[in-house]
Amino acid sequence: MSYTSTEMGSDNESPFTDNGSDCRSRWEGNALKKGPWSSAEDDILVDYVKKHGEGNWNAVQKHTGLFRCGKSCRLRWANHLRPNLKKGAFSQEEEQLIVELHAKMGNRWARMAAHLPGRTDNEIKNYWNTRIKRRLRAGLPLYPPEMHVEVLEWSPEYTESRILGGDRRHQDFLQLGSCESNVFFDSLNFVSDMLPGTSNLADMVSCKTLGNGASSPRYEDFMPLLIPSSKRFRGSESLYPGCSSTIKEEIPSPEHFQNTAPQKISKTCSFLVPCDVDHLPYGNQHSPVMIPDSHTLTDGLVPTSNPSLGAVKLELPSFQYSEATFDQWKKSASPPQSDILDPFDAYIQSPPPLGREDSDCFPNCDTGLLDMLLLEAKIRNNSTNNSLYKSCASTSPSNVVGVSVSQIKSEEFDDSLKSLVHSEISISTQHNADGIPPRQREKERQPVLDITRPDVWLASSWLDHGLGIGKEAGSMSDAIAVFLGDDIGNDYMQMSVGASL
DNA sequence: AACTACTTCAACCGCACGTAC
DNA sequence: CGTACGTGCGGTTGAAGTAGT
Repeated sequence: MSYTSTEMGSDNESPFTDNGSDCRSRWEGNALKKGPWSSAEDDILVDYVKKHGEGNWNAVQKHTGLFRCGKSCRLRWANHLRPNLKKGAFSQEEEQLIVELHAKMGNRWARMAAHLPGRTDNEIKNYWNTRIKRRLRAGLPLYPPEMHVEVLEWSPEYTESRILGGDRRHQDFLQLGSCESNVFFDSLNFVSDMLPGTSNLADMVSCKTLGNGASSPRYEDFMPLLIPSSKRFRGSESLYPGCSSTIKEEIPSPEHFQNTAPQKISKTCSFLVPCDVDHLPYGNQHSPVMIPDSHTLTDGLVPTSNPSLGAVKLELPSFQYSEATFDQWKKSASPPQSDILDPFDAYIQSPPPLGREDSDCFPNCDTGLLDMLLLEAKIRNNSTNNSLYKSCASTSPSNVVGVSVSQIKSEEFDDSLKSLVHSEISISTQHNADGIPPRQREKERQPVLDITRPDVWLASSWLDHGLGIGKEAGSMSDAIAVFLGDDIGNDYMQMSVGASL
């Protein structure tokens, strides 16, 4: 966009450069202005709203002669002109509330704004995108342990949100089930979409370019930030206080990462964010610590000599636990359960143990994504009476989560995927009959297997495996290899082996 | 002082939903 | 039932401001 004018009425632009299709479609011979609003325009808009009330924004231009489209008027009014708007910095209480709400709702800024009188969704969004992210980049925990998670109740709304919540992309994923033969590749696409910083996995597979992919511009994103921009390196010392100074000097090539031991990578790669709990302001090593730039809770048990690995991209969907859920986690080693909560979801949602010595629940939580997906599918296949989950809760969790992809035939995997998709479709259909308006339902529902959540990814050992700090480096590699086929699979396996050496 | 890089935030953009016709 | 319109939401952009060199 171009802010070429700040004076009303001047610099009328072509209607076809104005703000958005809606505005463009309403072009009737008057150029609609865009860019910053002048005080004169503000006065006109305020006057209009006083006379006619809010709404019917597209009539503003007709009634006032204001060269702004309705969309722009609504935004200006909502964000700057409407009464009772709070201006200025957020208070500590507001900041805390934003963090809490974000932990529950994710990037649902408008809903968050409803909890912050006088604040707009845009304000909250900007706040989050700047101050919070800056905090994360500095390696500070996003959700301080002293956060009063009990402030917000385990309300029906949040319960429903937690259970049914989701976003459009989740639904897109479910819809993929209609094309079963492509379910895996579509799932890869889906996963690529949901794992910021990765490129299209299915494209990678189909193009059989994994070996060279990292050096291909098309797949640079697959190794995000491996070729850091100068901007990213600027100030990297302060951003990543634990990083060696070599971070500025060793800009590795993609090939470097294919052949470099993870320990080396950890020293040279800018997206690896040291998380030295000894230096965290919330120094409780057993307190939840966000992996910087993600919403992922770690258990805070980050060896000081072994930097934790931060997420790759800043903007990630939130994990959407209720506050009460989170609170229960703090009190109990096992995840809170409900009759409605899916057993596997409960597993997925469960944060790492607050202290490994304290936890006998799912100690094998570093199993990979595909393992989890497989497990989910298997649970679906056998879940008419939740027997597996019950056994999961009563027996060694490792018996359940330790399923290695390499132990499962590909056709079995395919069947499991189909089963999973069908199960989800069934659930979706069920929700259609519950009387919830489609839009609300769309906003509220969440697939039970939320493999899209970065915390799930990051909690899995996938990244760990890829970077060689995992314990069970076999299963994910096996799985990828199986589905990539011989050529790419071998390439992938070589990469994997190389990374784990 | 000049330049560069980074941050902030107002505004835009595209999409989706609800409603009226 | 299909289409157009009005609205709201979340993501993105880029000018202006700020900080560092």
